[in-house]
Parts: sequence; structure tokens; C-alpha cells
Amino acid sequence: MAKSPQKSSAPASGNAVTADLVAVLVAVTDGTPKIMTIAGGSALPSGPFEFTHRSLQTALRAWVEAQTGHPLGYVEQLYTFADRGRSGDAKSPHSVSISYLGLTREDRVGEGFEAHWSGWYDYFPWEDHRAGAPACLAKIIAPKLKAWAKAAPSPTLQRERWQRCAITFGLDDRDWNEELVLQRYELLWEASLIPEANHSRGREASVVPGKPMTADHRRILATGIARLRAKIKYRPVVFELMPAEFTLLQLQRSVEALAGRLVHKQNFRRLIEQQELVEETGAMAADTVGRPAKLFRFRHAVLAERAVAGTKLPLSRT
Amino acid sequence: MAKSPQKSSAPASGNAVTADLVAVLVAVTDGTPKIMTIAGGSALPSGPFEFTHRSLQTALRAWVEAQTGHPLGYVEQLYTFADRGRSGDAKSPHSVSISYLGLTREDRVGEGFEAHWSGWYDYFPWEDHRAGAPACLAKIIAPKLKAWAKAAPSPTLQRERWQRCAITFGLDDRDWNEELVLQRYELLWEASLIPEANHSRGREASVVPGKPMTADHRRILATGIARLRAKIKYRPVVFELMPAEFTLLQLQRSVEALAGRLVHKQNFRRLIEQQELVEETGAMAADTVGRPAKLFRFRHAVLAERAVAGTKLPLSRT
DNA sequence: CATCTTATGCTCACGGAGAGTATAAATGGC
DNA sequence: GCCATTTATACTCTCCGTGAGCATAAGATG
Repeated sequence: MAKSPQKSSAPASGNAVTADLVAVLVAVTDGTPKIMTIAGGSALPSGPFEFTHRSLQTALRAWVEAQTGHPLGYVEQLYTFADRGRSGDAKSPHSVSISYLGLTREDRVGEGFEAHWSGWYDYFPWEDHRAGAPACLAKIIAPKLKAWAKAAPSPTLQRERWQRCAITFGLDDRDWNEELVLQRYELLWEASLIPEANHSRGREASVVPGKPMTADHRRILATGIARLRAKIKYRPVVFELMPAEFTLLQLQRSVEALAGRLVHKQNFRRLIEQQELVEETGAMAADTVGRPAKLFRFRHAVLAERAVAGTKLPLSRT
Repeated sequence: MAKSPQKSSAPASGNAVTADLVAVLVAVTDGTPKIMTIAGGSALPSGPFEFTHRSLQTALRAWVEAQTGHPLGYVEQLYTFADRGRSGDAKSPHSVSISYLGLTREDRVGEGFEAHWSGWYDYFPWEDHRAGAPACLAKIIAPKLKAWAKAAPSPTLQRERWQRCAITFGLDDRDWNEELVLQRYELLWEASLIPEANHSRGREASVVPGKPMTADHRRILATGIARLRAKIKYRPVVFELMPAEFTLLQLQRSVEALAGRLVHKQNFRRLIEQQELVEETGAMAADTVGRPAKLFRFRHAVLAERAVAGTKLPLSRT
């Protein structure tokens, strides 16, 4: 950054950069959260921004619709990265990457495209706590983090490092906080446990499970997951990921899939119904085991009725 | 946006844009929230991004420190705008504006700079509800919005418009939601009550009180205020705006200044103290009326101790 | 019919949040 | 010195949201 416009109206050409879009496109199928990927699952869909569109959002929507044949339900900007190190080559034109989070219902990808859907826990196995804390946490991650903490120069720093690890990963009997996705990824990066980190070259063995991605795409994905996990608690965005009609259990499973943790069934239903977020369709679910469930649909009216349209979910502490 | 990198690696020069930074720099003095402005208060500080810095944040920090002589406490990215209409001229190089929110303690500006501080309620007089709903809301804004709603083509649309207005501005006995700063601004824009809106040219009279700004700077400011009002409720960021030592009342006044509404004093203190966010310095406040208050300082340790470091504030409903 | 599975209704206890009351400690005016 | 005023600070009380568990209903399957 420089000075105020009056002081330095540097010629625009002097600061020319390229603008890229990177998208975290989420869908949930059968209780599995998925993201759209390209290049065999090693990258998020991305490309240069074309200024033929009125805005970034419009551009993203058009692109996704062209790719999947389905409109993008909900779009939200995530973050803009412009670090110098991004392009690698210092001489190459600098690039600004603007990342977006998009939610969609269908997971079918249009023909002729190499995009497909990957489960997001493939990239973050330690984030799925639906069946309790994953084994890799206690068996691999915690020990490696402990070793990293021990490697700090002074006892004080060692303690501080471990405290950070324990808080961020819910170790030492602390509560697991599902929203700290990005913090956890960055901590692992700092501890050289992420293959994408340059400084882990040469000791690839000391790395944590989870599929890596090109450049900083996994970090962007972590940002998207964190944002979405936070958002579902106070905005009715889960419904963007649901089919038109669904049972309350399906809805609950989707929430649990995103949050990576289970919720109390009765309380979940109580909250959903008392907020009048859904209405019965009258039909019942077919092809089910157990007592058949009523089908519901999202009451789109709530978006107009309420300002904040809170979707309170029983995800506070548990 | 285009296709995946593999499909179209368009030459970077074809998508060259310029990158600008825009900053919403906030300070609170004597219960008045202020923002740094230039050009006589009609613009936010902004300028081209220089890639000599490692990252956008670094660049912004360096710039602010150079301007004010004081380090920037807290920095957070707000939003990136890249709408085509922004630069006006379709032929000119497109510009991507990356906006930041920054919190600082001191409001002294370095010499030789034209930046100074303006009260943020000068730009949004309808946002200050500390002394009850401002007069301009009932006297000017509500009637104009009502007229705009009435101007909708169908009765249904008229009702929908008014419902949006009532929800967003807390009319018709609805609760005021202080976080909807951006929604309110955008609604006023849509209703052609904002002078910055192009379509209000020629009928400048039908406009709502509040100082306008260059381009979309007032929208960016609204985004920043909204973000900050949301943030103070769950992160201890207020302390970035406080002097090293302060009384609990001063802290409360700062929160109220930002939120634009009053809080219950006893409950405020209970929350602050039970969260162990502050510690006594041992000294008492001097130069005060009434019983002298203890001085407190922020317990920086909380940032390390807790992951989310919640600053719960009594700002839920009231 | 017994059992399994899921749906759905109801209750209960705890704790947090909003709001009010009461008292303490300083200042300034008379 | 007394009183009004202002601010600080300690308690209390009630309501309700939330977590958690119990109980029952309604299907399928053997």
C-alpha cells in the first residue's frame, strides 16, 4: 500500500496484477460433505477472472452453472490472497486470488469437464468427529505435535506451543471446537507436518494423514469449511445443500456431516421446528427402515420474515 | 471466471488489473467511534498495493504505522470488490479493491498527512441508538422508505418492500438489530435515498441525512462497522481500542459506542469479570466525578489460554 | 409375535441472561 | 459538616434456553 490517492496516483500499469478466482463448492450426499475438485482431486476449481461479468459473484455463478448444469444456491466470498510468494517466481506478474464458498444441491458435473466431487474429510481426516475423535488424532497427530512442542528452544516456549496445540486440537481433555479448522491446518503447517509446506521437503515421512493439494488450495478449503461450520449455526444455509424434500433425520445428518460431530436428535428437531424453518409436505419418506418419517421442505418465507433468520443448532458445547 | 487452469491458461497480461487497498481504521475517543479519513472526510484512506511487501496485511500495517506513528493493533480483511462499474470507464484497467478493517488505540495522525479522524455516525446518523432511536429515523427515513414501498408496482411487492424495511430498520415495533448496518445502507441505496447512487442524480433533495463519500467508500465503511459490531460480541477486540489502563465504565462506553446501543451496567461488569478478560492494575482512576473506579488492564494471556476467547457482551436482545 | 429401527412427544434440571435493589465511596454546593 | 449527586460495586430473583434422558408410536423383518 502507498499513500492517499492525492499523493501518489501511480500509473495503474505499474501495479498490474492478475486476478484469479478459486472456488470451494460444497455439496452433501448421503451424509458425506463433498467439494468440487479438478486435476484428480489435487486442486480446487480456479481460473482467471474475466471482466466480462458485472461482478465476481456473477462470474462465479455463471462458471459453476456452466460446469455442473445447476445453479449455485448460495455464494459467499471467503478471502483474498495476494502474498508475494504465491506465484513462486518473483519476476512473474503478481496474482491476486479471490476465493469463494459456494453451496449447491446437485453433485452431477456436466459432461466434458474434468471436475468431480471429493469427500472433504479426505483432505482433513482429523476433522471428522462423528464417530468420536478419529484414531489418527491420538495416534499420529498428537505425538507429532508433542514432539514439535518439545523442540522449542526454551521450556516456556515449549509449554506455550503445547498449550496452543492442546487448545486447537482439543487435547488434554479439552473440548473439541469444530470451527477451528483453519487454525488446526496452520498449526500443522507451522509444525512442518503438512506436505505443502516448503520446509518439509526432504522429510516427507514426518507428515500427517490427509490428501494434499496444489499450492495453498488446502488452506483455502480449510477456510471454507471453517466458515461453513460457523455459518450453519446462525443462518439457514444447510437447506441449500438439501434436496427439495427431506426428512428431519436427513437434515440432521447433513448438519452433522458439515459440523463433523453428532447432535442430540430430539433437541435438533425441537430447534428446527420451533424456529419454523420447515413445513410438512404431507408426504412420507419411502424406502426406509423403521417408522416412516414425514417429509419436510424449507420455508423460503423465513428469509423474508426474519432479518438474521437464525438457524440455531444444538452445536454449542456438547 | 473461466475454466479450469488446464483448459485455459490465458496469458496473464490479458487479465491484468490493478490492486487497491482501502482501509477502515477505527479508534474510539471519549465514547465516539472514529474512522480515519482523507480528502476532508469524504474518502477512506486508500492507495495502490505495492508488492514490495510480503502480504496485504503487512503492507497495510506498514502504511498505517507510517501515517499515524503507531502500530495497528488488529487487522482483518473485509471484502474484495471487483465490479466492472467501479472504475467507471470500461476501457480503463480494471481495479480490484481489497478492503481491510483495522483497530488502533491512538488517534494522533503523523505530521504532513492530510488524514484525520471523523466520527462514524456522521456518515450513518441512523445507526446511533444510544439515546434511543434517532429522530431522523422516524421523521425522515421511515416516511421515505414507506413512500418507496408504496411505489412498488403490485400490492404484494409493496408489502414485501415494507416488510424488508421494517425488519431492517426495526420499524413497526420490531427490535433494532445493530448488526444490519450494511443491509440498511443497501436498502437506502435501493430506495435511491443515498446521494452516491447514480440514479438519484437530479433529485438530490430526496435523500437521507448522513455525509456521503467517494465512490463506494461509504458501503465499505458500513461493511466494516457491521463486522466490528458482530466481532465485539465473541472476540476480545474492544481492547485494541482501549488505552493500556481503563475503568470498566470506559470499557462499557466504548462497547456502547461501537454497538450504538446501551448495555446493562451490572450485567456488563459481571460478564467481563467472570470471563477473566481483565485484571486490576491496583491503581484507581483520577480526575473523576463520583466514587473512583478501579483501573483495569486487558489480560493478554486470554488470547493464549482460550481458542475462541469469547467476549460475551450483554448485546443479545435488550 | 418378538425384535429392530426410526420417529416423535414429553419432562426435568441446570445455568446463563436480563433486570432490579441496595449499599459504598467519592465530589461539590450550601 | 450536611446533603445532593454521581459513580462503583455487590446481591438477588426470575425466566427461559439448552442439554439430556425417558417413554411411546409406527413401520419392517424374521
